[in-house]
Amino acid sequence: MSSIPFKTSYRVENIVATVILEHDLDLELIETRIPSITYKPDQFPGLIFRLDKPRATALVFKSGKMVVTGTKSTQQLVEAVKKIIKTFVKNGVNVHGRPRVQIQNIVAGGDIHAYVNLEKAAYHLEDSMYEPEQFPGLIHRMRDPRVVLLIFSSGKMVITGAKEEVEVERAVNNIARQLYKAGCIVGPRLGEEE
Amino acid sequence: KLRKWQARTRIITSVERNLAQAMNELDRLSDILNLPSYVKEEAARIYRNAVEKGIVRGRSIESIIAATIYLACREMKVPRSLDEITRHTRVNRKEIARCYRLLLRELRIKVATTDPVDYVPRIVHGLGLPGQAVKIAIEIINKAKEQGVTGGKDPAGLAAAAVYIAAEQLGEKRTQKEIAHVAGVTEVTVRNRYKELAKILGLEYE
DNA sequence: AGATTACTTTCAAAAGC
DNA sequence: GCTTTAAAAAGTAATCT
Repeated sequence: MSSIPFKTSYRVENIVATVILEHDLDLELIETRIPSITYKPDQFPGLIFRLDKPRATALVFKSGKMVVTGTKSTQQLVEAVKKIIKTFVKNGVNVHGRPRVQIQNIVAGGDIHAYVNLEKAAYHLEDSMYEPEQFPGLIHRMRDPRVVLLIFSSGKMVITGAKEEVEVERAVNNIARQLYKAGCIVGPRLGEEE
Repeated sequence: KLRKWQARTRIITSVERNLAQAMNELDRLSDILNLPSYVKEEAARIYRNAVEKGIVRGRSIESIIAATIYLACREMKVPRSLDEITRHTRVNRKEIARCYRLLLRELRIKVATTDPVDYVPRIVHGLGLPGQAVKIAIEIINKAKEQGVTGGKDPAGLAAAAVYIAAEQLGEKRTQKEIAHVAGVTEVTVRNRYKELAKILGLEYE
């Protein structure tokens, strides 16, 4: 019934997750045993560890908690965590117990494949802000799901604040329907159509 | 009881002191920016409102006053960019922008986006161009709006390019550098907007 | 005039100032 | 609030050829 006359799509670009180990870590030891690590306690309490294969970056704290960023899927995230711990162990930094991994934020790119009248959208969407003098995108705080979207006139967007991938998909379809109903869709984008 | 009375007096005087300081800053910035009195009064009204709602806590008076002035200018459609206001304060643009968003959210105010048209008169006069240029530039901007090519673009850049074309059509060409300077954007931006406008206007440029 | 690089906006967590 | 990480969108900007 209220099917929208254009397709929508999205792609996860970055996942931020916390990893909790069951014991403390000796950051000084890790720094001396593993090369290419950045650790400046004066600047930031965590040490920065970069992985190549699954491209990811981890912030490691002495409490045994870490923040892993840069992966694009749960599979990559799990792979990265395993590799980080394996690297620690191989270099004489013992790690015991099973790590608790939790996704904290998902950043994704979205697209409704149609141009958007941001001026009009800013008027119809609650909790939105459009200030072209400061930023080209319209910033919208969606309540359900609870995410923030940066919407551009090209119809492309950025969705952030989600903890599950399904929220990203719902957010894109939600905004597409809202923009369509409010008459903010200008037309299909270059060579694309329903 | 005497103690309580003294505490209240201290609070009252601190609020008054803050307000007096804020009004001094408002006077200073208003003069430098040559703001009409009604904009200054609106800014003062917004500031008092913000103080009542407790929005000013922890933030510098200078940042809040600057944000208040920017908001008043937006409401009254007096073209003053955030950079222009920031230039005369000691705080950075990022902080003022943050206070501006805070004012919009907490006072639940909706402000229309800046119309590029509002920047035209100032640019035209700043270049000493004939008044006729204003009308031409505005027509160009309105055509651009109809064509839907203004989304996400800086209003000042659009206005600058429109005035550039208007001057050209009046046989009073100005360099993109001059236009960029009075409009507060870079030559690159004027050039980029110019190309788009020329295209939708069906203009040929060699 | 390009081309590059970089900065604007959004989000969340970590430990500590 | 700040510090550090990563990532996308599109616009603007600074710098170099």
